[in-house]
Amino acid sequence: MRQPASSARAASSSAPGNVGDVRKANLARVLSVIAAAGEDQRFSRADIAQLSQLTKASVSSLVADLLAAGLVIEIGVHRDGERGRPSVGLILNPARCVIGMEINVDYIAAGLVDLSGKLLAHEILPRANHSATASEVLAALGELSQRLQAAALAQGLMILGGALAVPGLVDEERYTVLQAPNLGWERQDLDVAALLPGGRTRFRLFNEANASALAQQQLMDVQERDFLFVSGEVGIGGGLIIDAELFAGPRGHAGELGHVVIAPEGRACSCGGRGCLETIAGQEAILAAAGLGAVVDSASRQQRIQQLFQALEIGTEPAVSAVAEAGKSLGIAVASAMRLYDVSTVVFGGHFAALELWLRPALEASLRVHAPSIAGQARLLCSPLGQTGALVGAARSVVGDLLEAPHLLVE
Amino acid sequence: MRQPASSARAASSSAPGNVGDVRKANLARVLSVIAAAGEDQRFSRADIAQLSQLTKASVSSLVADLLAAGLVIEIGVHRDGERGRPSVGLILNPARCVIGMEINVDYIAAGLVDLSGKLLAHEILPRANHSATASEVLAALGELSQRLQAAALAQGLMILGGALAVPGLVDEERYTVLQAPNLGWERQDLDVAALLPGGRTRFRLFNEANASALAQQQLMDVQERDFLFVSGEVGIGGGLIIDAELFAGPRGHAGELGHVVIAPEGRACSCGGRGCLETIAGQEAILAAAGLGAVVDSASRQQRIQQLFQALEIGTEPAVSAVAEAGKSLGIAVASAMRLYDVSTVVFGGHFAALELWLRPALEASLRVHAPSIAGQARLLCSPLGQTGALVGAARSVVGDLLEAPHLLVE
DNA sequence: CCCATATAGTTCAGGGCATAAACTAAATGG
DNA sequence: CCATTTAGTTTATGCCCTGAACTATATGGG
Repeated sequence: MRQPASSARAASSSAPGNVGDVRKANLARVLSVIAAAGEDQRFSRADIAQLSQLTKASVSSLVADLLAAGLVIEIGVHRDGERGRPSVGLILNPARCVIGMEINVDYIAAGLVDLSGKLLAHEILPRANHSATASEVLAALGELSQRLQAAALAQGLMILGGALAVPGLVDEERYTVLQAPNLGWERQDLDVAALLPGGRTRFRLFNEANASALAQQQLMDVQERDFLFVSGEVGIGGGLIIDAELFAGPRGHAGELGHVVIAPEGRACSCGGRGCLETIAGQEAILAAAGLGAVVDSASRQQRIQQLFQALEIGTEPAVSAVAEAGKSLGIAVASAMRLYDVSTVVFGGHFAALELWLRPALEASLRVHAPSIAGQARLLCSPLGQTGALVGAARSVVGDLLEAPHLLVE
Repeated sequence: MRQPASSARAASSSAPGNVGDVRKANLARVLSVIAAAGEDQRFSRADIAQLSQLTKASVSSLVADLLAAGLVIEIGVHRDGERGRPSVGLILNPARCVIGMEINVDYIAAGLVDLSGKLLAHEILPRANHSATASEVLAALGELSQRLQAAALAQGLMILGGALAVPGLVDEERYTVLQAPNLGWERQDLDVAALLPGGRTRFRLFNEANASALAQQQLMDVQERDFLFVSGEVGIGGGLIIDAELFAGPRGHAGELGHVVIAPEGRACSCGGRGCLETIAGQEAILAAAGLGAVVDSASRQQRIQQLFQALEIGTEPAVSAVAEAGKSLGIAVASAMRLYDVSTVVFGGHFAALELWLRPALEASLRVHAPSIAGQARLLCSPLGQTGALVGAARSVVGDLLEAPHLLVE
């Protein structure tokens, strides 16, 4: 036989092919309808049949599998004074959850997120991670995770997976943090087993801004399927949601707004470049421009941030113009990003949200100058996400994976 | 019954659901294997079975449908001295094609592209489109299309669809050109029927840079699944290919590099902004900076471009530094775009490709200054695409649609 | 010339899955 | 207490892939 050229990629694609794959897809479809139910809304098999375009018979059979897998539970009999046999409500099993974790510069955190995306419990542990080694930090996180796992067990919760968000670039496939300058990490492989309970649980590794973007998505209108989340932390990160999905780019590093060039003749950046957004609107840059000196360690940074806010409240220079300058630059970067991504909603998180009062006027003015045609329809929001945002977003993504591939749990 | 909340989006998604959808997917899978065959390579049913992971029985049945639909033909008996029953080669039917069209500032063009993506015939008609009304231009294009349709008929070619590329923003869904400043078009609905033969043929409308990016993709290595195509025409457009697919963004306008802000305090741009890349590296900007005055009409532009090249050949100022300045700015924009998209390959087309000799040094230097960490691994290429690029890319995309949904033609 | 061998492609029984229609279950209301 | 209404299950049917048996058509050696 002639060599059938290795170029044919078709075989590797995971298109249906098998009749059994129809069932996989339909399990996911039924589950997605159940998951789409609102807070105090319960769909019955009959509802699901209508919403999913499947027949009642199929839905019954599919639901039976989901019940057996423990992904879904029947919840009482729903009676509301109407005629006919009462329907049986179906909801995502509230006793299944995913453990979300975050390592940031000043703290580590972990929490339990159920299949509806709700944070059931969490713990935030302040920690000067920059002045510790990676293995020390990971050991502390492992301990924190163990504690939460024990709490989950006590509540009768089963943990189906885990996720970790870190402030840096990651290789999700290999569970490797490629670089996290703000943590002082170079390249760090993760021992997933040390962070999670045994078993065949799913684990994912995220960039902090991407995870936050996913968390932000849950807070937005369902209509809002496209937005850019800009996270002002020690560095400036970004997470892009396109068509209601995270757009991470070929290697997972898309959305990084911090090194967009704002001032071609500007200051040198830690990335080796020149005039990056981070050199003007990064936390260190703002503090420096506000006359609050260089940051030595995380404790002193917290203090200086306090001082910055005090100065802003009073209206003292150069703090006010430092932030205004940051807003102006942020506006330029956002203008370019909105053009390149074709996105009209941008959500600001982290210190940008905290600085909104002083940042927004300059930001909006800058956007009007540099992109008047999109400034009018631009929606600029500030995120209410706190320190649990990233871990919730990361966990929620794993929940999404589980809900999209229920057949893996139905066996 | 309780109102089953309209929020459930699941029903609208086109997941399998039906056993019949397995067949649709498998028809596409088989066809994709056949399409993946190289120039003088022919897969047999047995080869396809192996490559597609389907059984010989299934492949035979699927191939029978594709043959009946006329998408595929059997081509002789392949004999090469080996034992066993000879295999029957299967190839995409060379007598099926799509008509690709382009409207640009200085010309209109149309061509026939077969299912393998090959340009079978084409015609380019120089025309000063800027100084004509949209309906005049469209009438001329309709005429050109008719001529090619007649030629196709004469050769026994059947036309399965069409595509049009224009230098401007489009609303693909509505077949509307939203704005094409370089054509002088404001908002223009297209009469698709006037451009295409009757029947239920598929039609798509593209931005020129996006279409060119699709054409460029065919020229690249199969491995190269992610790149940004930057098209230097009268304006500066961009087309982004991510994971071997066009990434057009929520409204189809992603990738537009022309209005990335390069010089915050720079010149006013036609978009209403300030300091956009186009104000420095656009065709008019380069000509002006080279001392070749403002462009009045397209004829004089062609002349001035000639003059520019003459000046560059000799090395005359200010032409050389005008182009170098453009290269520098282009480098800044590309650095930001590479960061935001997480792409490491950029292909330059249009006048950027023609100016490579004078543009590249400044571009590379600029990239090294502003993004040294990615400059090393960056691949900067120049595109050999000519005036047929956009029409071929647009047509090829329609071919791709047809090959991905063969069941529509199998009836 | 004939038959073993090898490969391509087809036929056919079997099983998984969704569908439609008939059927059972469990409520309301007069 | 029974007609009515809605929920959910059972059953016969057909589609589609699979695997194995089978047919078709070549090569090559005796």
